[in-house]
Amino acid sequence: MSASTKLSTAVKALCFLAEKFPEPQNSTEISKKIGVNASKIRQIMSMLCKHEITGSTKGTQGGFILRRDFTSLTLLEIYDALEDRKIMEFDVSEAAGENIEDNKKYNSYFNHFFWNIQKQIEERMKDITLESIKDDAEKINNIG
Amino acid sequence: MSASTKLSTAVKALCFLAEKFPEPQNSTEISKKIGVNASKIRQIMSMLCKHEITGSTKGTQGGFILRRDFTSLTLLEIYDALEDRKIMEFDVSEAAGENIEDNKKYNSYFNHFFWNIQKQIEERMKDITLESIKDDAEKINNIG
DNA sequence: TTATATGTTACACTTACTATAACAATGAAA
DNA sequence: TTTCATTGTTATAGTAAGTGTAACATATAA
Repeated sequence: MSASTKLSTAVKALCFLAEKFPEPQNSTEISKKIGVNASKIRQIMSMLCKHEITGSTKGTQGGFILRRDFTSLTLLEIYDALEDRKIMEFDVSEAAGENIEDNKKYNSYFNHFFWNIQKQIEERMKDITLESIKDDAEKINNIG
Repeated sequence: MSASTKLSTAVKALCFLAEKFPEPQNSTEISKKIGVNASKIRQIMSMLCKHEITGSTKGTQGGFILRRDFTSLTLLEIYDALEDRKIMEFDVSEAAGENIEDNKKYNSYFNHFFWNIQKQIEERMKDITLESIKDDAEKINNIG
């Protein structure tokens, strides 16, 4: 599952938990709601739990519950919880060839360029809350 | 070869052609210089030729030559020549599940979000010329 | 006409992704 | 304290994508 799909899946699941709060929802229920395999849901939720975005209880009547405020939880926090790797998978080939020193310079340049973009995206994600996503999702859908 | 690797490979090759201008350089020579397989070089150069960024001549003493001004050719033009797919490979899973209408809304939201980022990156690439890359590559390398 | 290039396609190999299954570990409830 | 639903984690089988290289038809300068 790509970083971006994971992110959108997590958001869908979290919005579902917010709706049902404080009633815990198990992986099977979330799975049915958003159409993603229950095992995958558990993998994603497990990461969110480690970052205390969600909590979990096992056994009968158990499941996942939102532990953070719907209005202040940001997209960046969700993203950070899910990924070690970056949302933009940029790589620059190993420097090689006769011109190895110059090639290293160009690689540095592009790594720098892509790193800047990455930071810029993260900066934007800081200002997006779960609540704003829910609101905007309604609006954007009307546009197309 | 990922979009970002292709882009940096193309830039390295174009800078090499600029250095040697107006003497054509064949794929074997470019390959040796930047350490990328000659066949792959031909694939990349072929796309640049179609967009008239480079020209090619076949036969003895043939090779590739830069057809555009080093100071005005932009990163966006190079990128556009290379890729149909986008530099950011974002996907959002198919809407499914009981909540299919809501899921579609969230997918639209994320597609919109990622599309905006894509546009922003392209906007930045518009202002970057081959010349500025060469200059900045020197500077950035000194920083680290 | 020959030698040398490009341009394109194909192929084998590896790596990554995907979706699901399996099951141990846990803890709430009776 | 036993039961059993649930999480959390690992494994697996199948598919898709990426990688690097080779092969060869096509073109053209000399």
